Amino acid sequence: MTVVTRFAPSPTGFLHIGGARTALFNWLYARHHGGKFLLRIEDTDRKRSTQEAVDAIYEGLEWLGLNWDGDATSQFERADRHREAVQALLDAGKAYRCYCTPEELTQMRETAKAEGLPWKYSGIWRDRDPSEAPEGVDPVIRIKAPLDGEVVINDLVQGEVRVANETLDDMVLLRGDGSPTYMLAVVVDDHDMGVTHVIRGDDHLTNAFRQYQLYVALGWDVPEFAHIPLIHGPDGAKMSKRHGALGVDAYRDEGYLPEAMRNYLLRLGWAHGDEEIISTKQAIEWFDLSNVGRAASRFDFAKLSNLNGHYVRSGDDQMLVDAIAPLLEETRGSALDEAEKALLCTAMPGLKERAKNIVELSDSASFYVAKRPLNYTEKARNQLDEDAAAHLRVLASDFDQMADWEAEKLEQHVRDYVDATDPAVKLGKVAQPLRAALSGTTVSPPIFDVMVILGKQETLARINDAILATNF
RNA sequence: GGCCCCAUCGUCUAGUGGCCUAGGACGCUGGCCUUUCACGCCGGAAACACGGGUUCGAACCCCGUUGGGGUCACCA
Repeated sequence: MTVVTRFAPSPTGFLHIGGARTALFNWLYARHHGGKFLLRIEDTDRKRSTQEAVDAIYEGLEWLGLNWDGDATSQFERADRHREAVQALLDAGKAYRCYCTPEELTQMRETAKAEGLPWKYSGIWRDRDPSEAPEGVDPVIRIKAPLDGEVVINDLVQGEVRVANETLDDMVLLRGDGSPTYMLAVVVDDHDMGVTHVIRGDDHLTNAFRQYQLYVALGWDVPEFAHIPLIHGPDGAKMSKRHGALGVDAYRDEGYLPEAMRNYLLRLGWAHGDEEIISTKQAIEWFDLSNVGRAASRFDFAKLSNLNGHYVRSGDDQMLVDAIAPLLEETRGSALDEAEKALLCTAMPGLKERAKNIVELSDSASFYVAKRPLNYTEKARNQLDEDAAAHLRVLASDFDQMADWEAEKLEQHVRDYVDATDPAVKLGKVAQPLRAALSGTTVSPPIFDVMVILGKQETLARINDAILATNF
């Protein structure tokens, strides 16, 4: 049997982090088994569904690199098919029309609550004759669920879970206006799409029992279920927009790399021994539902950040240049030319070692393509004192005479200069002003590497700018 | 509240009855490296929620307690 999984988000405006992990697990499971990973948009609630929201889901998945097979299915467009399934149930006497109005139901619920009784639809229309139907009420269709016995689900993550049928009531399948409910639509769609494994958030576990009853009523095979635990915020409470439940686009904007997100999300709730750094290829090979934990986990930005740093450090130079280019152009206000991009690519090995995300990488790279004269940070300006000016003047003229513009030679020269200067000065006493002059900051890649990447002409020009700026 | 699920360092986790005086990672922390900042390296503090069983033996099995979470719509 070919494995078919699906990700079925409702278009709420963005692909949030929990959904992203659910999608990842479904994707990994399908890829691991050489099966299919399908996408279905649960857009039956027309009020909350917009094309922008659907596009946000597409973009989120694409950014994460979770490619789905075939075209995405729109649940809304399948309403006729959903009604057809209900008609079959009606014909078979497994569903019935209920003429209770929403107001009556609300009333019943409140009464039950007031008396401290558990609420459950009584099923009063279950066996009532249609001739007793009141005038002017559009009935809903409810399933005629079993009254006794129990539903047992062998969940691939949660294990055996069972619930007594008597605690479940006759759920609504078709609303008064004839539109299908979520419970109905999911079952019909999963069946029609040939879904073999329903992998979704823990919050759907109780839905699984009712859906099980529907599968049975429809005479269909019940798919395997795997309810994965939810992701909580750093404080242990349910994820909210305040802490983490952002759209994946927000993570992208904050400089996280898709491979880092995949790796982090994978390790949240799943493990393969002590492995921490797991490539996507390796993940596909190793992924298994039996290794998914059963407890909810908290979202930890520090760990994500650390992982992201790893992927930035080991990232391809050109890929990283492409990633920071838009940010650099944005802050500088002008486009980067090919020479500048090439320069950044050469500088990348020294840059990526020091950044833990794309935004930082962009910031730290900006001095390479900044226009002279540089703007100095306060700390950099403090480096450019009278002593510094003196050193820079000497070094500028020395550098001007140097034939070989190589890092080792430059470093050796500066070290010799430091040693020869009396009273003894530390290398840092000269290197920091140099760094300030060349980068405008006090933090940069090794300064002699910077000189080489910048080139002799630009280096000398920036040093002279700095000497002028010192006013000494 | 009813029903359901869960419970190992601060966090993510390894652990499936003896290999556990509980391992790894992030974070925290002491040190080394060093032209800055990182990276890297060496070291440290830090957990089996509690109480009963079962067993020669329990982090692992059972029961209870406590604590957390989910769900109870003509939303999805």
